[in-house]
Amino acid sequence: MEDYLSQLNDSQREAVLYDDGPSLVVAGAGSGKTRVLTCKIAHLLQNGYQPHSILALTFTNKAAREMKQRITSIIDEYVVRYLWMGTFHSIFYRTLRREAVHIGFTPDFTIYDSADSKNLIKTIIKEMQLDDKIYRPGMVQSRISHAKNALITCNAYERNRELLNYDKQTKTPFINEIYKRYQNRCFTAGVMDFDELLLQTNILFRDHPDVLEKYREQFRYVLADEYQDTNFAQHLIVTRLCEKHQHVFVVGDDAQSIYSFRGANIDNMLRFKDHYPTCKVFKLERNYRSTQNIVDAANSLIAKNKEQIEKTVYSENKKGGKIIVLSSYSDYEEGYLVSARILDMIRDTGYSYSDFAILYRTNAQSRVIEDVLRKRMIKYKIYGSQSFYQRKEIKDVLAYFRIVINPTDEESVKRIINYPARGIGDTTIDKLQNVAIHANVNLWDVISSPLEYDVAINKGTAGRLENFYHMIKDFQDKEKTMTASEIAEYIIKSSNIAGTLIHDLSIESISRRENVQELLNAINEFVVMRREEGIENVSLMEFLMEVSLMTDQDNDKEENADKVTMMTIHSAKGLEFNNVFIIGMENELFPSQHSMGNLRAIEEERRLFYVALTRAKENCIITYAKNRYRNGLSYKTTPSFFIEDIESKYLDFRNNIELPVTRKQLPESEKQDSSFESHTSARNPAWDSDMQLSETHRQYGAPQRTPHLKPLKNTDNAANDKSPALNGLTVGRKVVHDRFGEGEVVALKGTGSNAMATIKFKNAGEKNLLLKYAILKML
DNA sequence: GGCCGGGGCATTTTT
DNA sequence: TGCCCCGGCC
Repeated sequence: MEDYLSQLNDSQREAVLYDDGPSLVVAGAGSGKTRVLTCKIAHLLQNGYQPHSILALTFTNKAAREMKQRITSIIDEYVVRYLWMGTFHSIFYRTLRREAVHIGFTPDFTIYDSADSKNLIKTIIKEMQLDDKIYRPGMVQSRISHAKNALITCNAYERNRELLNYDKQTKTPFINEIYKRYQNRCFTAGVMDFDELLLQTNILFRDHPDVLEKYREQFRYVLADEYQDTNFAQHLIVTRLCEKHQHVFVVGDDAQSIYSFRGANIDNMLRFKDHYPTCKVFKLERNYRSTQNIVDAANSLIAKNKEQIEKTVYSENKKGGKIIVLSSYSDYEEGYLVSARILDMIRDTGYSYSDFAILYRTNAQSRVIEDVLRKRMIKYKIYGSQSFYQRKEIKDVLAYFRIVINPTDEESVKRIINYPARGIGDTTIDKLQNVAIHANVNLWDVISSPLEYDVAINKGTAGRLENFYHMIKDFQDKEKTMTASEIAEYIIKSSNIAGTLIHDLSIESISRRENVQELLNAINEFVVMRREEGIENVSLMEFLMEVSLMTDQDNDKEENADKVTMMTIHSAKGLEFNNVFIIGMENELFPSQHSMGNLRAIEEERRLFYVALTRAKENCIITYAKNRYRNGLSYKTTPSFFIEDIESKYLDFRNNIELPVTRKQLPESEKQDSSFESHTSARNPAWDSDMQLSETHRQYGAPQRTPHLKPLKNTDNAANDKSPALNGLTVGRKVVHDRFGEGEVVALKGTGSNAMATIKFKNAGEKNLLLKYAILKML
């Protein structure tokens, strides 16, 4: 097959053919970036690169799978099989297992998913007798995760003034201690969380130049997809691997970077050129997906963002209709509006349900819409609910698997030591755990010889513990000689999981049974597949490896029936639909209240809106409600200022009497407490530094804020039309801010919703404030 | 050990 | 409003 090049446009082809050093492909929405990546790999394969010398990194298993499939249509499947293509996590899990000895692990370490690690954090917070209202496990988890993503180990954390100060300021000084204990517990349990995989990979490469050299030798070409979503740990891995040969090819769209809250750092892409001076930048600017109007509208929106790589996305598709803006009285009415429109369009133009997607900022918004769609008998499917591998019954079974491979995996032990019920209750577990902590051994050590550790348990409990121990031992013995599917079936039967599920006659139990069965099927399939690849005895470990990093939402199955798709905008990234509804376009909802006042956060929200718009191929309809239930209370809302960020010539305010109300018209009461610094100050990117980086300001800098919405009373806000302070501001003006105190305006920039002032405060230093939200009194 | 009800709480989530 | 967690009760 040679004609793959002919399917490309000029800029795509240029990127594929260029083979002379670092390449950055800036791929606008819908510009065929996957095509470029797959063709690039095919091209490399055809030009002498061995498949095992190509490393291609993606963010999702789905992306890796699809890419492999597409390459297979160009190149022989047998060759494609040996490509190193997968997610960052799965590739380096494999690597770390192989190199485990260098990092003090054994190759059979297992993986804590986020729920496991959250549980462990919860346990530690309890053990330290900290208030979990202050040390909210989710918050602690995200702090630890951000630290790891920035390659700050718990020891480095301890030495990091900035972080410690931040923790002090936020009245959570023990984060570092929790982090330490957490690491210690993970280490003795022989487990890693997701972030740890990348952190350890970096440690491995840093401390073992010979190992790094080996992989540098092997991977002659490194490619990475969705580069705007990489965090520092991932970026550094890529950097290290291609430092010598400089054969690095990264693809991404800075305008679609929407995961900074998970540690993704858009600078990895924005500053790629600084890091590779010889880097060649390719821009894919032709959008093949959407109508001209949609592309132009999206462009006019994203132009409001400051930091971005310059590019002009254009479409040569038909012009298409304007983006329709609809308003409704309430969130409920919004649902009716959407469903009515769907039915109209189906009637008028012959669309079917599957041509529609309803996108929203938060999952909570789906409920109202669901209600209405159900009433109107419109079929729909919701994405992003619990994924298969997060279901309780599946996690239970996998916990057994994990223990068989790695009995020190504490979260798994705790999960199933009493499931199915075998009379080992919380009290016993607590006792065992305490003993383990004090003796500084693993829970499993105590379980295997409770007498030795002098656990205060009665005979009966001791006996039950012993049975449990022998059961696991038995599984471990059998595992050595059985294939993954045999041992899986054996475990499910003799642990009595099967019995328990059959016994229970509730409806949920039936679906649980089906899910467990489905897992068994998946194992069988996996074993068969591997056999076809010539691997005779597929072990449980291999299946676990595959599945531990699989949170894939492959809910597609035969659910491909004709249904309207509902999902958050985040999960819609990468997808496309003929007709897209973006609902809930209101200030404080979209952009989210959490982003208000923080320019960087607002820009990310704007990119999110950009992603939403560019999902649409033909029609895009945005809606907002004037009143919305949130957290059980009704609130008056205002249309999102993002709507105004789109040039009005691309919009069609259908049956709206008034134009969107701007922030100016908000009652004064709702403007309280809504200003704080934005984080636009130049960060020292951790590009050049090694593990010790202080890129923490941005990661940790976002202040926590309380929602400032006020419940709706019988307010009539006509009288409150006070314009905010931005008009009278000039450089040199003295102002007072209620949190930062007195200061002087040193610079003004931006216009409209982006207008900002740099203010030098006497006590709080220099801050950039978004004038829209800053409450400033002039002196 | 399992069930019920009150209280507190609420972004986004590729691995 | 709905979910989750915890404490109290059987």
